Amino acid sequence: MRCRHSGPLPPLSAPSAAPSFAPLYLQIKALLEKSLEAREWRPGEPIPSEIELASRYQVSQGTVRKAIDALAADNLVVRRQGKGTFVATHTEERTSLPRFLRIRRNEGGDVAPVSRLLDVRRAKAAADVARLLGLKPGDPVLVLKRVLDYAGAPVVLDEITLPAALFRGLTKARYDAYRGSMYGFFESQFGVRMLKAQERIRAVAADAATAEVLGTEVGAPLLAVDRVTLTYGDRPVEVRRGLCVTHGYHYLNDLY
Amino acid sequence: MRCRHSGPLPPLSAPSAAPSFAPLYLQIKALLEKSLEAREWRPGEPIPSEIELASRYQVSQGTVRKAIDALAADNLVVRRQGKGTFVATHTEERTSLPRFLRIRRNEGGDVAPVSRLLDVRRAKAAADVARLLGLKPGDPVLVLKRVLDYAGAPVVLDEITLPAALFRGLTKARYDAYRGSMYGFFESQFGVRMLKAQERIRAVAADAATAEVLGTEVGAPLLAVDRVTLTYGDRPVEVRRGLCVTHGYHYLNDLY
DNA sequence: CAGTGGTCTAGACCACATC
DNA sequence: ATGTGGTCTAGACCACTGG
Repeated sequence: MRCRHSGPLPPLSAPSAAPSFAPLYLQIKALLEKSLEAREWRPGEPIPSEIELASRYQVSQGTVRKAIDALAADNLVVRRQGKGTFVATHTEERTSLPRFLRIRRNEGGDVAPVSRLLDVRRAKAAADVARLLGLKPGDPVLVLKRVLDYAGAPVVLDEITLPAALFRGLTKARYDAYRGSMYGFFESQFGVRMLKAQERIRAVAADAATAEVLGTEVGAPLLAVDRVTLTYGDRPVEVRRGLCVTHGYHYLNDLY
Repeated sequence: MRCRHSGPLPPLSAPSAAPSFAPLYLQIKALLEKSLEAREWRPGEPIPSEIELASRYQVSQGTVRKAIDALAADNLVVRRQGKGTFVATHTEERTSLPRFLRIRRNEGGDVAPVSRLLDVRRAKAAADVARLLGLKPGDPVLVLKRVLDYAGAPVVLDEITLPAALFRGLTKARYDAYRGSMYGFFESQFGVRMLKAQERIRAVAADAATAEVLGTEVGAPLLAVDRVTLTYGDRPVEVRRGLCVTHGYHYLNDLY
């Protein structure tokens, strides 16, 4: 169908987003990623069928398949046999647990926690947050405070910092009106998709304000979870610190 | 080459370890897993080439490839282009960081910590440990205490519980004579391969004994990391509790 | 029924490693 | 030169979904 691998071929006809000498399926993957980022298909919607994509990019279905497999492995896309391949979304997480939530009850019976937004305020980015978010110190940010209640009891206190430029019009009222996970809110209301994150976990002693909110004693040991969340192109779009009571709860992690 | 998918075919000629109606490549994968478990090829050694396996199992090379891809995704095997596919091993971890070690320095420059074994003693499994290890309460276990020194300073205090039956002849002297990671030691000396693990993380206050070893104050917040480690067939073979100073260090986790 | 993703095959060729 | 894994194709058929 195409003359291939006779030299590191000019990747397809159009200039590609991928390194020019990458395998074809990775070039296709990069093109699809660009389309996802450009919201050519929206979260929850199906992308075109493998056959259609194969003809669009003038490659075999098997190559498209490998590209989509790679996207699925990255959780950018979800395959559903007989139905199609769908853009991954955070907006369907009301039924199950949010994908990035690692806090569990010690005794089984996992129920999704309830999120209570305490406060939204504007601020200027401090040096450390600015660096993490790729902003300049003093750039405007939004700072959200929220509590996660498990079975009615407060377990996590989050302080979430967002670049104000990406979340224009975010107010407490608007969040309270939304039904679903916070990342579903970000995705559907502001078009910001959280794709992956890195967390650094430490143990700290509760200060007075935190102890008050979480109903613990001052000085009680808490988990401090510092998260940086990335969107397309590994651009950081959220910095968050969670303080977590681990009396009856824990942070779950799988190694393999 | 073979009549395939005309009914849920009798899986290959020999009875398979896999559910009989699984896709062929998963049946092949299960067979390969059985061979790995049976130590037909040893850690670090190459498994037979795709072509040879294809002829051995009477399937196409592409099917063997999918099976091996799945094994590689599970970290049971490592592919090396031009050389072959090798049984994954913990014994080459002296150069880099042990695969299951998530504790990092806050400031870059990751150096592998030094492991100091404090103590090995025999004991009878308590009820909770017995349950986690699939033993009966009172069954013999080994309990190891060890410290991880980062740059000369103690950071992690581990208490490691092992089924005595699987680690006959484990002594402090023998460990001290071994060069390499602890899992490399288990793998090469006792033939026990740690394949995956699940960790539950909590924040606790340092007790006197721990504070002494880690050089912190009594009551200082520590990370408590409870790990259950599994070998083939998801059989648990290690239970471990790590207590970790997070002053200058943290537990790193990637979400995606 | 038609359309989708999932499996399997067979064969060609490429890239890398080793001798 | 040979052998390994890696990529790509083309086509057949299966399994699931929905009209």
